[in-house]
Amino acid sequence: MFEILLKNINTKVTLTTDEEASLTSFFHSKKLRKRQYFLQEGDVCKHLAFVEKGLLRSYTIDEKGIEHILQFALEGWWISDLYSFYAQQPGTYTIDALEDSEILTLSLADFEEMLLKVPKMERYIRILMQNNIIASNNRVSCSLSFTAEQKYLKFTEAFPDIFNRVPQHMIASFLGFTKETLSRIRAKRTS
Amino acid sequence: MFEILLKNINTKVTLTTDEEASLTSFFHSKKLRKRQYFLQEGDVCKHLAFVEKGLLRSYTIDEKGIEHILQFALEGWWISDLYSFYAQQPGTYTIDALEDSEILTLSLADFEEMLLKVPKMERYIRILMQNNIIASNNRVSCSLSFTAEQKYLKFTEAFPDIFNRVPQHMIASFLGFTKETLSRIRAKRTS
DNA sequence: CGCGGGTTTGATGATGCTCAAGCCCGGTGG
DNA sequence: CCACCGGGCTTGAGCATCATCAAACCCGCG
Repeated sequence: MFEILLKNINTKVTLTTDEEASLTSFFHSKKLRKRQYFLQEGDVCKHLAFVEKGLLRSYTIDEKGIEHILQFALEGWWISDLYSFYAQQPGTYTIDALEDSEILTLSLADFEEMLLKVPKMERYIRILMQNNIIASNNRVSCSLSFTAEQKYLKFTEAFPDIFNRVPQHMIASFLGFTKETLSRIRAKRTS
Repeated sequence: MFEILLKNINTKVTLTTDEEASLTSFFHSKKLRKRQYFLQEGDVCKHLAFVEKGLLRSYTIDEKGIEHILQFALEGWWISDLYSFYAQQPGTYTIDALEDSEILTLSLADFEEMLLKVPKMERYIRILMQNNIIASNNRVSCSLSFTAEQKYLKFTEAFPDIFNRVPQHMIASFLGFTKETLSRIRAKRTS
């Protein structure tokens, strides 16, 4: 139930078995069916989610009703609406499952208590955030300087595991163009 | 010399005067002239920079020689190439001063020692990173769903202080379009 | 006065979007 | 076993947005 989580944490800090036991006591396991919401736009994000199994995504919906995917999260990734979570205010993102999934959830109160009980987790969280920021910067940078085709190529190289489990139109949505454009890019490349 | 830094830190955690003294001992002050580089593409980012006075920017240069601005940093902001800094590997960003500036620099070794000596800084850094991630997500989300005009409007509202100190063509670069497009947006709105 | 950085304007063109139709394929139910 | 349905992908025609390139303008400063 906690294999992936503990493996993930132990790549960044080293926990004793006591600490592991203490830590896991804060999490709650939850199963999600494909298409099930974890968080809906306008709700307060009560929990962080760590994906033990399956695949989730976060996205916004614009005034035309079009979805814009902010993040995919597969095994070993965290996902949530961070603003909504820390502020405990209604958020703007929707999160749902793209496959039947199993997640570990952590409330804000438990999150803070966990940091007090297992201070090493401060460091783990910081490293996680560092990497997140670096990846975000990289994404912004690519969105500023790449063409649609370059973005697509980079994505397939950087995230083959996501690429193989997600419908094309969602990859287009993540990269910031339409499914038709993506289809034409693919057609051009295989000819 | 450390007013802005300490004020900034104390909005997030509460330091004793001893801790303040310990903390500031790790920083080095440095003056930068307008147009002076703090970091050049391909160099290893040896220091984080905290802006006490002035205004810096980070950007990449694409194969056509066009600059794409990732970040502006004015008084009270941090700036660096995080990947390059933590990995101590050559980076892809260039950082320079847009005005005569005064910054406080912190090396990786000092950064880590500071976290050991003043553990409260772990929390400060974590809060900083949280906010950074939230802002990054917001920026990605806008870049996916907004038109050029919407991006411009949102920027002027969110960052009037930057807007008033930076040439228009750099705002265009930050937002992901050309100075000509920005000029036309402005012309349309004032008519 | 002339120079340089910044901004504007116009003509033209490329990139990617919209809308609509059709196809492919796996799943479901008769 | 076949018919149908729905999700996903493709294709085409026309269009909107924004980029490009070139020229001119503006203005503060040496």
